[in-house]
Amino acid sequence: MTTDNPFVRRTGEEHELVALLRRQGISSALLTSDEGLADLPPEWWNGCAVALIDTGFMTAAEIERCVQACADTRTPSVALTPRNRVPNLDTALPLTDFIVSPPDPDELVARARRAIESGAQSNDGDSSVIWAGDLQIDTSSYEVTIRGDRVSLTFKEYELLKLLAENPGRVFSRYALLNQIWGYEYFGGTRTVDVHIRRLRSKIEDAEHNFIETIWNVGYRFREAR
Amino acid sequence: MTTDNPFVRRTGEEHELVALLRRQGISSALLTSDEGLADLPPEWWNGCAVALIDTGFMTAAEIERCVQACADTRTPSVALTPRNRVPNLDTALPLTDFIVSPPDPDELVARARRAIESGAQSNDGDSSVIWAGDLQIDTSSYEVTIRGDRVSLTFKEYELLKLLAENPGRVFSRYALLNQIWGYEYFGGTRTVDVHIRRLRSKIEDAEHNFIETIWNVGYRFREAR
DNA sequence: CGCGTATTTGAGAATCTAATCACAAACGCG
DNA sequence: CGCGTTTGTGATTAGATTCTCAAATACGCG
Repeated sequence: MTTDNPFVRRTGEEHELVALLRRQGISSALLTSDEGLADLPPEWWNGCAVALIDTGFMTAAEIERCVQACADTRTPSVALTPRNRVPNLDTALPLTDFIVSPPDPDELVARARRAIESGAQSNDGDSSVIWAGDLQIDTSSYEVTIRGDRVSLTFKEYELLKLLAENPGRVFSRYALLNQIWGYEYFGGTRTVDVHIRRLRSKIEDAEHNFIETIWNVGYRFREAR
Repeated sequence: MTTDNPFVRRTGEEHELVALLRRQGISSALLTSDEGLADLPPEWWNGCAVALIDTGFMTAAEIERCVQACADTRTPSVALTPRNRVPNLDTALPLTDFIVSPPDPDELVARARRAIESGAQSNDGDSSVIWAGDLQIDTSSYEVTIRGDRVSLTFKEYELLKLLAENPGRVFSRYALLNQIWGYEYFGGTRTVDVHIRRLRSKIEDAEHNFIETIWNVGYRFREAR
């Protein structure tokens, strides 16, 4: 991560941590305050694989703003917490991990790696990109790619795919799909769902890759990642 | 968690950890080896909100087996790792968290809480899994696995199994099964039930594992867990 | 043991569901 | 408005599931 962001205050010890991670090939940023956090351009977060949040001199509210900013930008976050403040950690915070400060270097590296790893595979957060096997669904740009190739889907096809892929393994009845995608007041036959599923399948599946499973008498579900 | 499982070896220090968590309202188990792990009945895991894995005297393969067993049963897992072995932690393992041993009590409690919390939300809401002996019935995905292997059931077979497994020990007459699964207005012979029971049995039972018992002149029941 | 009755088993027919097709209606856009 | 695209619907087909029947086997009991 670049180290010249004005709002990131550093002490000698803190800077060492970012350097330590960089030596391990991990780009990171160290947040010691929530000042100016909201003004950071979205690109800034792209260069930052994991954010360290030094909570030592922050209030609970400040910590929360930092954690929330990380979550909003889908950046994994690891809090540096003094030992005596560990019991105060709020489990409801969308914090990826924490570490007792001052941190042991090996442990920090391990936690940073795990934090990045977990973010990559976790689907359930409100990340704007859903990964589902070979499929990549970018919910901010409405773009779907399959092994790198763009697939052009219609609106309904996209909605269907998104709903199913967001809940891999879960079975949706045709009625449930009608409710979720067409709306409660919709009053059409369930064949409609079949047809859309079929058109969706014809665009994203082939002989050796199938994503959507049919559960007889029940509905459809997105194949669970193995 | 009960503390009399034979395969769970404890030292004084280890036992303290389980007790510590219990005092915080957290039921846990401490695994110090992978011996007998595969033989644990599925119900055993239900009483265990989080598993501590003391990796101190385990090989990498043993650790992996423990972690995998936890993942298979959807039990969050926290590894107790000596400081000098932290860099060896495999990020690919489905481990929920780790902590440097010997652990600080506050930190352990915090990590256990977070581990349980994270597991809870990944389950999206309702724990929809019925455990019945070696059988696992996931009602949200309509999936049945038997000792880890997926079994493909038809709708009626699934309904039958679910009804029986939800009420282990209770005997259902053929008439009752017809009412519950086929509906009140169904007007077919009771032989139909037999045939479905038979197909279900052929899919989930073998010589040494039988789940469904025939009660002569009455009906069928799911064998009660040992 | 032997008999009557209940259950299991096998195989094919009957039924039902989902996939597919073809076309019409609705929509978006220049 | 005219055209191309998307969406909805009924009819048809393919295929999976379910049902039925009859023979074989197992059980309970005198």
